[in-house]
Amino acid sequence: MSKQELEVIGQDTACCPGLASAPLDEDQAAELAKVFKALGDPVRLRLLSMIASRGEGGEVCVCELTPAFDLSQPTISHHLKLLRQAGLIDCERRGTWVYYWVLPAALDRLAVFLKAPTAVEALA
Amino acid sequence: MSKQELEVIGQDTACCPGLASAPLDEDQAAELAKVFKALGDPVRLRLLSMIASRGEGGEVCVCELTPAFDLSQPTISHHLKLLRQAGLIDCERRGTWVYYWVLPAALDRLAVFLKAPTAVEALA
DNA sequence: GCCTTGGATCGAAAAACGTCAACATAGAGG
DNA sequence: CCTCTATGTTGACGTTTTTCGATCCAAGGC
Repeated sequence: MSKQELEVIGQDTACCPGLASAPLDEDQAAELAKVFKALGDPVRLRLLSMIASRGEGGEVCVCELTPAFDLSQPTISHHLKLLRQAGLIDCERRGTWVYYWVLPAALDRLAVFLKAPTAVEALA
Repeated sequence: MSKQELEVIGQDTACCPGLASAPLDEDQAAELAKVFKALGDPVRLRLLSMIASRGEGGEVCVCELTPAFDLSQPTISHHLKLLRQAGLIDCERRGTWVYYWVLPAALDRLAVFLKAPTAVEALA
C-alpha cells in the first residue's frame, strides 16, 4: 500500500535546489507540479493539516477525518489517495481501521524549494 | 494592473501559522489552495523559476519567456495571469514590453507554512 | 493619420478534476 | 461461513482547466 509512492520522494529529495537558483527543466517542473497540485485543493489541504496536527509520528484514523467534511466517504478516500500518490502522506491498515500520517521530508523539500534565497521581507 | 492582487498577500501574510500547528478552517484552506493551485502546473512552475532566477528585484520581459515554451503566446499570457492573481508575481508595462518580477513575501509565506515544526529529516 | 509589434482578452474544444452512488474488499465477531 | 462495519475502487456526470485561433489594445515609428 505504500511502496511505489515512497520512491517518489526517495529519488528526488535533492533534485530541486531552489526556485530561484536556476530555471527548472521540464522534468523537474512536472515532478514538482504534481506535489503542488495535490496541495491545490482546500479539502486536501485541510486533510493534510488535520493529519499533520497530530505532530511528528502522529496518526489519524480515516474515521476521524471523514465526518469533518460535508463530502461522501469515497470522495475523502479519493483525496487521501492523491495526497499519498504525491508522497505527502502514507497509511497503514490496522484491524478494521486505516491510519494516515505525514511524511515530513516531503514537506521540507517543498519548503526549501520555495524559500527565497535572499528575501528582503519588506514588500517595498 | 497590480492593485487587487496585492491585497491578497497584504491581508493574510500572517494568517496561517503552519500546516501542523492546527487544522485549517475552510477559509484558510481555500485561500492557501488558490496559491498552491497556481504552483500546480509545470508551465507555471517553469515561468516562476525563470522569473525568480533573475534574483531579488530582477525582472523578465514576456518576450524572453514565451519562446522558451512550445505553447502559444495567449497560453503563456494566461499562465502569467494566474500567477499574478495568486499574488506570486507582479508586472509593469514599460514602453512596448511588459516586465514580470517575483513577490518574495508570497513565496516565503508558503515556505513558512510548509516547514515542519520539528521534522526529523530522516525518512526512517 | 496608418502600419507594425508586443501582449492581453475572447470564445470554443478537449482534457483533467471533484463528486457521488454503487460496488468491491478486508477484518472482526459471531 | 455469514454478516456487519470501515475503506478503497469504479463509472458516470457536471465543472474547471488548459490550450488554441481570432481579435483587440497600447506604444512606437513612419
